[in-house]
Amino acid sequence: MSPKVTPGLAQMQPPATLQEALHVAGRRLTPQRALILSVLHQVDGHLDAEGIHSLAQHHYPGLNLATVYRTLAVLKEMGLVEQRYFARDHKREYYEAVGKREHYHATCLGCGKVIEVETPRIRQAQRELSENSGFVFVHACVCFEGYCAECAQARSQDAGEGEAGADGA
Amino acid sequence: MSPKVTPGLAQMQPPATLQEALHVAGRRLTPQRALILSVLHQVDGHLDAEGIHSLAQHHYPGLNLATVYRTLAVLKEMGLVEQRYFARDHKREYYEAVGKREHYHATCLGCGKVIEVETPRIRQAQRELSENSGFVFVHACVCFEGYCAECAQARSQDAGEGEAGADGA
DNA sequence: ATGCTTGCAAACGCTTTGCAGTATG
DNA sequence: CATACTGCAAAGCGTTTGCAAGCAT
Repeated sequence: MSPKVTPGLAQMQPPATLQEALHVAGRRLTPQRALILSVLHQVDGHLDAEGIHSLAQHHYPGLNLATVYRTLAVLKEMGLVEQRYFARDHKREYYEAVGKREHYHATCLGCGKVIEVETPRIRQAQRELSENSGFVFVHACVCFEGYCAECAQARSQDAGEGEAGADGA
Repeated sequence: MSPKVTPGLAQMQPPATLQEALHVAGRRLTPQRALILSVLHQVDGHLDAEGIHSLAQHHYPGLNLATVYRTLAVLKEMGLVEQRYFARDHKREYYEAVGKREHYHATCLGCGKVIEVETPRIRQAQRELSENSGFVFVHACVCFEGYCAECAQARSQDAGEGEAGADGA
């Protein structure tokens, strides 16, 4: 690793915990790993590998996309990061640091915004299904699609005005 | 189209409805399209493009995978077919003819089996969330992962015997 | 000093697309 | 007969991997 790391990177994340967690897993703490995790913690939003990569590059220009992917795999395996999918198009993987309350995501088909939603119904569904089928649930991938309040309103107005087919499917 | 079509293909699907539906959409009925839809109806299971392709090739050896993809896109757009994802690994798209009752899927991490589950909780969640957020839900992608009754039992037995780490996590 | 990590670039797997010939309505 | 559709092959896209050099411990 030759490119200079911006000062301040060192204190960005590692509360010594990461160091330790990695060590237990037989892995090493590197500036890249610390940085990537810190980016995920700072931007509490939802980033894909490329988003993480470009944000992280502000601090660490030499960072390679492959390293981002590999680091995400490690952090995921260690349970520090979760991988999610948004919207119907699941081509792209998104990542999110763990620690927040259980939540799911809803993507607005109008503005693309992703909002987080909380509901106990998914768990409830799993509990109920488990009871009468014996299936043991480990994970649920849930992503909602629709229109946020604003876009929904805008659309209903458009529909009223144009009347010719402003609506798209 | 030169390869011979197996006799019987003609009657396989087109209840004249497909023909009509396609026509309305400004499209044409081709043996490929009829076949692909019929495959999806016959195998009520869950197929990816390649699965559809190889099944369909029994009847139509010349069928090209690209045609399968294009046809699926058309049928999806016409609302005759739904595209789904299974398990956490969403690399691959699966397709399913519409018409069945609303259901979701649970993939067994042990044997790979995909079972269909019905639950009103997803709808309920959407209804509730919609009420207090104004979000208008259009679609929900839900896929469960876990262990089917059999695999779950097998795993718990293994865990009891080995005791050294038969569990994989 | 040991070997886990990184950067680079090539490979991968699934899906999409450009093009010229073909068949449908 | 116009043109939507197909087969073929190549491109696309996000993600993964082999390899040699480079760090962390």
